[in-house]
Amino acid sequence: MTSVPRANRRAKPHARASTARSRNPAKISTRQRLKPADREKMIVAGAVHFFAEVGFEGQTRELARRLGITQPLLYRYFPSKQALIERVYSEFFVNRLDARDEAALVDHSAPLRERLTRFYLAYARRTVTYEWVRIYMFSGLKGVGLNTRYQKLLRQRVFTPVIREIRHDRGLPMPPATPLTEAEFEHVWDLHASIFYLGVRRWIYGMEWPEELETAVSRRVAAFLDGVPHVIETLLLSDKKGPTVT
Amino acid sequence: MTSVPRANRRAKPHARASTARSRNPAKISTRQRLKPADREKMIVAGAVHFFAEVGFEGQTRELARRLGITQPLLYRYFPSKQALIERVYSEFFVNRLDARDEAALVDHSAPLRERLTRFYLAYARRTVTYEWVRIYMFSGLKGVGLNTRYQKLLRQRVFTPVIREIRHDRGLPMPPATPLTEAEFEHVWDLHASIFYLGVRRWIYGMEWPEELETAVSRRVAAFLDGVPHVIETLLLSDKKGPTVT
DNA sequence: CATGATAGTAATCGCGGGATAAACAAGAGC
DNA sequence: GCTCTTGTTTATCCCGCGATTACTATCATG
Repeated sequence: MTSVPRANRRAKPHARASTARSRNPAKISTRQRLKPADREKMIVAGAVHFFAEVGFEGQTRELARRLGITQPLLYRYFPSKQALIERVYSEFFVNRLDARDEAALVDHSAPLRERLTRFYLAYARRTVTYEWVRIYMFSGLKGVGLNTRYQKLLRQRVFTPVIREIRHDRGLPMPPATPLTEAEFEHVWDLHASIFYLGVRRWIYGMEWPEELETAVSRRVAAFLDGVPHVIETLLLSDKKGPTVT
Repeated sequence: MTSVPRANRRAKPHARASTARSRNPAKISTRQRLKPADREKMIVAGAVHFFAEVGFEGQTRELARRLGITQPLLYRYFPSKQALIERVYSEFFVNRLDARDEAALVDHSAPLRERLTRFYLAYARRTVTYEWVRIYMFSGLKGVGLNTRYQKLLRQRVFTPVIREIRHDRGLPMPPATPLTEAEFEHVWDLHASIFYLGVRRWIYGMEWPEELETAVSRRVAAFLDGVPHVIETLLLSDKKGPTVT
């Protein structure tokens, strides 16, 4: 029992009795040969879903199994697991903000409430998804810089226009003469949070959707607008808090 | 080079040249002997913080290192890592809801807004913390039943009283004659989310606190109340949505 | 219909990490 | 102080998982 040599485990390479095909007749399509570009897309899509589900500690073997490929094949397309994760991150920013939605937001031909509702409904449809919400949260918990980066984008391309539209709608003074205040940003944050949190409840806490997405968004936009006068009051009365540049 | 026996790695047990003390003179207090109860508390507290920081995949060796103890000692107090994690979960519900705060919420001697602000400020102070927010999110992502369980508690002991107080405050009909509606619950959810999300921004996204907690909470309570008439409108006008029991 | 290029697989390595066993040492009781 | 109990450490096991290597099979091209 003692002193059994354990080194050189690779003693008899490929000494299998028969081909994989004959050994496992249940396996139908033995080997799917795809064009590299297609295979890569398939892997990335699978990885996005997989890591969204189990987190980035998810194992490459399990990912491969779900993709119906062998684990080493992943390493033909990505030099390391980390590289694959980076690729998943990089998928993150594509198609989240649509220039047309942003344009529609500032199109004064429709009433503000309608514009806001439409915008956030479109945004929610693209963003409040299983994969987005979970990966966003995973990445935040892991301390990757993703969130910070995304929130800068959000502040510039969503929050700021929204506040400007409200100012405009109410005939209030505009920046740079009267800079946007933190109170206004916070109020928009709450709108944003109330919608994003729908996704957290659904995709992280595992609750059911409480209501139709359209109903949910329009109610939240309404509540947001109801709260606006209060914020404006703060804005006009006191400039105690240092105003912020856009 | 080949055929080096690797089995029986436990060949020479405890063949160290000298005592740990003499080998590592930098280590001051060689061995802290504590009463089991104290040691256990120490481990649990450390584990809560540790797992909140790195998630439940965090390694027992690293946890032990931070606690200043050796890794096997953990196994004297907990049979497995999983058992320790369960213990961390069980710490979760203690001291989150304070009966006195709940009592104060329904004490009609103070105006509603003040009561709500006080209640949520106290709640936020106890709940919107590094450890709570992160462990809550980790456990949600992992699919543990924690969140569901907590939210049932929340619905019963916070959301329902809040809605009832609002009904009472406005002289509206009460349940069971007029049951609480999903729209009302959703509105409270948004208040809750707007406050909890402060913690998400701070402790998950790594942002700075946007404002003093008291300011933040009182603004959000104000916005919540501003939105109430809208919800009540929905309540009184249409009973399309099936009403819900408490 | 052979052949060269390469998509894909089987087998395996090495180490990191949960878990265990044996040795050790700090106090309590005598 | 001696000894027994038990809190704590040292040394080690062994499996799981990222990564690598060598082989196999598919398909485009002539």
